[in-house]
Amino acid sequence: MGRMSSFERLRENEREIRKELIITAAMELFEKKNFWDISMRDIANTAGVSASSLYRYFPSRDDLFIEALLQDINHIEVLLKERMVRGEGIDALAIAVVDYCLDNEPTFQMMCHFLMRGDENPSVNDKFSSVQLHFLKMFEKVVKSIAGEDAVTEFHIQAFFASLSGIVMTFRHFPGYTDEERRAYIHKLALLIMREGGGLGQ
Amino acid sequence: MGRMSSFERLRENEREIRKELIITAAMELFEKKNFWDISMRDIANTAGVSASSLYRYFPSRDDLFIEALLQDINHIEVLLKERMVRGEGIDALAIAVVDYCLDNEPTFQMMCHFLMRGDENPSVNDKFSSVQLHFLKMFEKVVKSIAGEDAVTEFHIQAFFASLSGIVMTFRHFPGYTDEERRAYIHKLALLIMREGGGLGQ
DNA sequence: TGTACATCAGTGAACGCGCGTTCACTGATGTAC
DNA sequence: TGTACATCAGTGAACGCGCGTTCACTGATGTAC
Repeated sequence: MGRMSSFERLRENEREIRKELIITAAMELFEKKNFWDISMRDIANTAGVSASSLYRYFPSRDDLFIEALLQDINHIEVLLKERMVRGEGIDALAIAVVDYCLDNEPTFQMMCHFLMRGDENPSVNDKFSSVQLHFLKMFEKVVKSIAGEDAVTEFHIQAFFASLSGIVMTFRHFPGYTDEERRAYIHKLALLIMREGGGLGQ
Repeated sequence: MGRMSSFERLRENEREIRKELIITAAMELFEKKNFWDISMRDIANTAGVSASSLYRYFPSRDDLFIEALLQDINHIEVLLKERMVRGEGIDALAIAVVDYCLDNEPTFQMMCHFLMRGDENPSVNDKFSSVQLHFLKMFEKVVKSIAGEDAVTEFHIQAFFASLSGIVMTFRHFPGYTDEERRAYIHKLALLIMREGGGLGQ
């Protein structure tokens, strides 16, 4: 029994590793394609398996990408914690978030995709919801470690992150600028929101 | 020549009316379906014409929806100007924007769709860009008529609108709340951003 | 040690679908002379 | 008034595509006795 379960554990580990490989393949594709243009066949080819194999590991495309999103959250967590250690302030954090979204367009597209689609498959919705909550918790932890435990509420932090997302979404392709100008402009907008809000308070 | 061109003008008018009819059909569908689930055939059926006829009026699906978006902007302009006349403040404007997005989900999805897709057909991109600029100008006018001509810059207004969009996007399907609770929560977030920003200023 | 059986990763081929779009054609209306 | 021609809205049928997903099957590995 002890031996059996350790065999099972081994097999389970291998399974996890293969899942990981598939997700890695999907994320490699993020460097070449839009989120929406990545097909199951693309991922399979990149991972070096057949498309039907993917379904041994993920019940659907959405499930696969939700796990990829989880990975991305780990990436951003590491990246933000680096910034934190270097002792930069909350402004730098806002810039870091914005830059991450700009530099990882497919990730951002993926996030928006799941945020927009509150319909259809309930199991997918549930999974995404828990990923979203996980992300916000992580983000809260990072902010509090910078601004101090009591400097700020969960509520503020949610508003903070959501606003940054909106700014990125709205100005990511704003016409009439070069990429660098656009990035600088988005940075300015982000800092404005961080510091003064709309500046329109009554 | 005078007569000929007046005939042409007449025909052109009729054409415009028929385009209008098609767009109206598309917007009727917004009450029943997701933006992404509305096909050209759906629109044609609702308008009472064949799918191929749509291509007499719009070069592509995206072109059609961009014109629908323009219509929606007119709707929201009227709606905001009403609020303005009733002498409500900038807070009420923020709430109005949020509510419009929540109550017209397909419109919001459509906006996000075009914001996210900065690729592919350049003619569509150009059209969308000009619609986006048009919208922001309109919004600026409304805000200035409330807050005063010099109270606020274009820059502030853009940050204002983009943040609201982000808040709606992020919390539109936030789990664990009823619809009304979610709406109230989004209102609170919107007002927070309007008044204090992230509250995290250095 | 050998044999029968269970498990499961992996696969190629196909399913089934619905989409946006094009094409060749009809028929109505107006124009030229 | 009549005839030949141009214009254009509208259409049914089809194109061509690629997608997510399923299915029946193979072959390797481990288990039971």
